[in-house]
Amino acid sequence: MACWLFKTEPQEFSIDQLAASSSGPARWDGIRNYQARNYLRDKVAVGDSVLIYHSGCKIPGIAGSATVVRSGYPDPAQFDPKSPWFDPAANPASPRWFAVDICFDRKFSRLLPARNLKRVPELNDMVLFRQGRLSVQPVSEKERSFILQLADATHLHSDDKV
DNA sequence: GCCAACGTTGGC
DNA sequence: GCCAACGTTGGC
Repeated sequence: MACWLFKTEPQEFSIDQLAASSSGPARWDGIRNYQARNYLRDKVAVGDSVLIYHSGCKIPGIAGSATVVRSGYPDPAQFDPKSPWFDPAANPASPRWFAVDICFDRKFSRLLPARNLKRVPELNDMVLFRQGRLSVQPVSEKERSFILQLADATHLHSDDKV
């Protein structure tokens, strides 16, 4: 099982909105970056876990997790002229953009702010900090378990507040 | 194929 | 709102 980090602007789609749709899966669509597209199309698999990252907001950070329930399929929005993600060059015969479906897993009891995570040596190599502007990115197993540990840590030392 | 101009992402 | 980093576009 692989792990991924998906970025979203919470004012557009937040962990709370994902939680509210827990009765059914949510489509992760509108990804218009080729590197991210390649992950969605070729790598993201059913059962993979996803860390939900809030970006472009007051406190950017990891807000919770989800599970992939449907692997890559053509993003319908690329063919919809009314959609903000419409791509006039997209061709149904060879779709350009892909989506996956995810199901809400949990919202962390506290947000894990990126600026704190950045200082954690174990997380220095995260793609999140190595490469900007990538909205779908792989997370190593070590990074994943470390992050979940942080999310569940109940007693933190004052000099250790991540 | 190069590269300048431009657009977008995303932290601050 | 600023700006750095990076991706995309388009002329040549």
